[in-house]
Amino acid sequence: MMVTANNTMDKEDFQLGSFFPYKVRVFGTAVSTAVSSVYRERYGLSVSEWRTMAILGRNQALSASEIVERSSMDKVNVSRAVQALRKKEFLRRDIDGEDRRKSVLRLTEKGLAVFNDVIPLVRDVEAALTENLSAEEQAVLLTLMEKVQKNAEALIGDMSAEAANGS
Amino acid sequence: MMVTANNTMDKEDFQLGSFFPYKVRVFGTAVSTAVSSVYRERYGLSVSEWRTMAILGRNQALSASEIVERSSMDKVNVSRAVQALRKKEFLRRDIDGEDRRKSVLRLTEKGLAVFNDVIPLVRDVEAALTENLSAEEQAVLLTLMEKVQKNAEALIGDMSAEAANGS
DNA sequence: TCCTGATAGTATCAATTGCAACTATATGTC
DNA sequence: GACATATAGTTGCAATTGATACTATCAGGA
Repeated sequence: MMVTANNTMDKEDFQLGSFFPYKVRVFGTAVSTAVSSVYRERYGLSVSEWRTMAILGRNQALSASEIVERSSMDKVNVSRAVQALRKKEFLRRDIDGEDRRKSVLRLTEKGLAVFNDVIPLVRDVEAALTENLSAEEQAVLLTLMEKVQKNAEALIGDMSAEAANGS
Repeated sequence: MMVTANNTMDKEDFQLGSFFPYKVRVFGTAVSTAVSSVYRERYGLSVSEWRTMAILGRNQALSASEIVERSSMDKVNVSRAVQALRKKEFLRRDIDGEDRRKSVLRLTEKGLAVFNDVIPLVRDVEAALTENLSAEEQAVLLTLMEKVQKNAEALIGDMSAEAANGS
């Protein structure tokens, strides 16, 4: 589906404040700020670092690319998060004996302690974010977000395809 | 409402993929990327620049701080967007005769042409994002996003208040 | 007038992110 | 074994963003 200029109505009164993608961005920023403040203020963790820790969690030993698959971060992001977490001694990196390109990443004792500390805090924020929504409303919200997200991903795919073949 | 660690359930199986704020972020990134690609690829506009242009739109002459009020950007962001748009000659800045601290910003002919060009394209993307949602679903989505956003903003306010008084 | 405090906007520096190029290791084919 | 190709991860550079501090102008008294 090509993006062409079909939509000509209301050209005269475009209002940013009622533009759907704008609202999504403002919404996302607010939610994101509320949560990331928790782990940033307490432990100086960036979003990438938090995500990396969250995926490793307890008992998991994963390679960087496995983290990429599960985190919707790219490999550069993960690589840098791993570096930062190693410097903080929250994470240990070994080399895979079978395939020496691969790393084997796991939280250290110290990292695990932080993780255990942070989890209930972020869960509290998560709960507070949706406290005045019924269970059904929460489910509806997630469903609708997923639908829109799929549409967005399809559009992005189309655009990069068009860019690639030069049309 | 203080953020303390009340939520201790399910400590053992935290899954990033089902963590609400994570989902919101992935959703927001997808939507944002889909829209911003349009104006970035065609005119090299950043989000801040696009927002600034969208608020000025046709016929509007506003000061930088009026743009701040309407765009959920901070003044640094707006200042930089204005600089970039002036360099591209999409925007003209005059000084307010009454109050020489204030700028009077408006789109140039060139900027207006770009604006007229972009508006139908972003509207198409907006429409495509929600094409498989009924009108009611769209309304519900917006309402629920707003509720969550208000919760998030309240949390952020609480946190900075606590940070300020050191508790 | 002079002083104080507020407001408008800019400049500076550090942290974050994205993109592209690069190194190292592994795999498959001849 | 040697070459071509793919995969794992890192590094470097440029663009974006955020927080703080700074300059210029205004407004309200003493």
